[in-house]
This record gives sequence, structure tokens and C-alpha cells, in this order.
Amino acid sequence: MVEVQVPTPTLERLATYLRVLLDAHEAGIETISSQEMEQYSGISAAQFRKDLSYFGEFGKPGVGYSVEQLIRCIERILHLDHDQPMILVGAGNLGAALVGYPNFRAHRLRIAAVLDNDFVKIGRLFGGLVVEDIARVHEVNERVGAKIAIIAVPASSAQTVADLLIEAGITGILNFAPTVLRVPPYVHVRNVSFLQELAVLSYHIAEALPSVQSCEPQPVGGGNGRAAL
Amino acid sequence: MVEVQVPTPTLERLATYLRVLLDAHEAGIETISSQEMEQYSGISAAQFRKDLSYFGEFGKPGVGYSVEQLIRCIERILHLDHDQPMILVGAGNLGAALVGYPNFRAHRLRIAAVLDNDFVKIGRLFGGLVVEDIARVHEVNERVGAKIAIIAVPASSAQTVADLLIEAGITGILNFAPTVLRVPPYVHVRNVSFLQELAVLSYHIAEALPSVQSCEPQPVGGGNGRAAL
DNA sequence: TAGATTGTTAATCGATTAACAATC
DNA sequence: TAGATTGTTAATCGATTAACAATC
Repeated sequence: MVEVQVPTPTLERLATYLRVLLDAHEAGIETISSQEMEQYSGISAAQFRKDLSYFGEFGKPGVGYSVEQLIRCIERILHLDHDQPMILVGAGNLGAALVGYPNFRAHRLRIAAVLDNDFVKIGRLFGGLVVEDIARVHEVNERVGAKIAIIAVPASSAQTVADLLIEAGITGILNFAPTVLRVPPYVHVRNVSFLQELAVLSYHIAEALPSVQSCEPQPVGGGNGRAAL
Repeated sequence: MVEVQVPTPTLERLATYLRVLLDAHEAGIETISSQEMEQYSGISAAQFRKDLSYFGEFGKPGVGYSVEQLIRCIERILHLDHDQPMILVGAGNLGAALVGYPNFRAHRLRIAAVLDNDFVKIGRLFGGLVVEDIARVHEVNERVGAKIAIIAVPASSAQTVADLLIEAGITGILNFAPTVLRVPPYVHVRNVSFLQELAVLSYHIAEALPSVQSCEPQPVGGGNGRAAL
């Protein structure tokens, strides 16, 4: 049997479908069609059906999908149907936002430990947890059994932290540090970069303006070393 | 002249190139080849050259790219070569992390105003800025002249906030609220969803396990209404 | 010059969209 | 049954990769 690799965009959309379905469930909607999903999610009906087709058949022709059952199925696909402990590294501003993030719980994601290397922070309470020493990550993870970790430290220490986490059994990393992590092939990394997102916006918003669209080609060396601005 | 639309993935990578180049510049490297860029960025040399080709010619065959000049070019392409004021909406945990985010400045991005609708927060200092009333966003933006805004409010109020921002002249939105924003076509939205990222990781880390890969098809109605777990 | 590396074209790959037979 | 909507296949679209002539 040839396993078809599920495209990453499909997985990303699955999370959106789940959110929309939870809202619909909340609103008392029991059945939903792919057409209605398109309206709520902004993702085309064809795309929705195609995405689900990677995992099985969940709808009934002429009727649609049971909201409740589809929620359960997507939760199972994404393994959000059981508690998922996570390790947070970095007890700074961003860490505080994450440890207090209210939406994790609905998806059974839970920050089970907070680590840092700052002795001023270690031992203190942080979002209801005692900050522990990153040097003891192995020991900590024997206790909490996390597979996923969140890196919310400066770029300069992100790689070191990643190495320690992987050694402690982490196989999925959500990386907020603006740096490329080098990890073994079995470890999955997802990067969140505010700067990248803002850079894309910055490009687009300016696009609407008069247009200094293309960058003046600037000869390397040879010339006077100044861009022809 | 047929304008070739620059692919979004290219724009995203541009931000990564810029970061790598700034690091290289910091390290005193003056010239860099696409091959070296591949090593530092994890993005293939061919991809790097292709990405740049949308904007012009920046290298010298046999030599490579001037780090300094390429930095200037990419900054210009992304319009990060001049100050960019931004409006932050939401003076909560996440807002605090954003307003204190140290990496914005290097890219000349600056949070110029913080808005909220909570009267307890309005008037208070928040990351060096006085929190202002979201209801006065138009007035505020006449002062700061932002084109980009960051939405860091609960999903329930995100759409209302977006509408107000757009009315106040915002054309680029970085949305942290887990909801699909409806905006006119000229407004660009980038969504950051921690939950989505974690959901993708959750899928992958479990993939390595024994394999409950595919979700048991669950008939809609008809049956006993229970998944065959 | 010879070696290195660019910018670009063509080939490949993968994801999205459209269409429709199957089915409730 | 007739109408609606699914799951899937084929067509389209777009992005990535590989290859190489041009050029420093």
C-alpha cells in the first residue's frame, strides 16, 4: 500500500476547519455542507473535500457532514483528542503570553513545564508553574513526558536550547526565535516569525503606492560602491 | 509590460535572506555566494537565485553577492529601508510581548500606538506608550500615519477591530486572533496561529508512533451516532 | 586564461481547481 | 423519485529544481 504523504497545507487547513466546526457546534449547528464550510472558513468547498479525502470519508452525499462527528475525526487526525503536554523554554514576555494563552486548553494542549537559563527567573512562579533550569531539561521531561516544545528565547541561544530539547526526547518544536534551527530529520520544526509576516505586509502595502517596485540593480564592486539612488 | 506577480513564498524567504545577510554582515563577511546562502539559510542556492531574479540582478558571476549591497536591496524591496509606524490593538499578554519585542527596530518597524477597548487599560502606560481608546482609532492614525496594524485581541472582537482599522486607513493586518477576517480586496492580512502550528506538529510527532494514521470513517446519521473507537 | 558562480530557461514536481459519477 | 452534495479523477495552475550559457 502506497502511503500518500499528506500535504502540509492540508494539515494547516485542518486546524482551521476544526476551529470553524467548533464555532458551528457552539452555535447549535448539527450538519454542515462543504459549501457552508467555504463560507465560514474562506477555503473552497473543493479544497475542503479534497483535504478530508486524505483521511477517509466523513460526509453523506446530499446531506453534508455531521458537525460533531467531523470535530471528533479531525481531533483524532491531529491527535488533539488526548492531553498533550508541552515544554516552554523562555520565561520572557513572549513566554508569558504563551503560558497565559487561553485557547490551548480547548485543543488539549497544555504547557506542563517552563524552563529558562536565567537564575533570576529559575524558581519563580510563572503562569502558575515554577520556572526550572534548562540544564535539567532531561530530568524535567522524564516527569512531564512532552513530545512538543516551544522555543521562546533569543536567537543567540535557540540552537543550544533545541539541541538540549531533542536530547530530552522532544520531536516537535515550535520556534519563535528568528533563526534557522539545525535538527535531525525525525524532528519537526515550525517557525513563527513576526518579522517575516510583517515584511510580507510591508511589501504589499507599499505595492499599492506609486511603485518603486523593482530594486535598482546594483553592480557588485567595480563601481563606486554606492547604489544609484 | 507584463508584471510577473511575485510569489508569496518568495517574499517570505526574502525576510530570511535578509536576516542571514545581517548576521553575515555582523560577522564581517563582505561577499557571499548562493551556495553559502544555502548553508546558512537552509534554502537551496537555486531557489535563492530564482527568488532574487524577480527583482533584478544583484550578483556577479564567479564572485557572488556583496553582503552590504544585497542587504540594502532586500530592505528596499520589502520597504524596510524607512521607518514604518504600526498600530497595536490589544494591551494583553500578547500585546505586551509585541510591544517589547526587541527585533522590530532593526527592521525599522515601530509600534507607534497601542489601542484597547478596556477602560481599565486605557490611559495606562504600556511598553512606554499610553493605551488609547480603540473607538478613537481614526484620530490616532491621523497622528501616527500607520498602514500596518497588529490585532492581538480575542477572536470575538477581531472582526470589529479590523473594520475600524481599515476605516482608519490600515491596509496591512497581522492577525493573531484565531478567526477568519473579512476584509476588502485591497487589504492584506497575514494570520499567525499558534494553534495551527501546534496542530501540525501534533500530527507529525504522532505520525512516528505506531500509527493510528487514518481516521475511522464514521457514517453520518443512520448508525448509532458513535464513532467506532 | 581557467575556475567559479551568476541569471534564466526548461523540466519536474506538487497543490489547487473543476467537473462529474456515485449516492444519500 | 428528484435534488443535493459527496468523494474522486483529470485538468490546470504555480512553485521548485536542475541544467547551462553567459560572464566575471
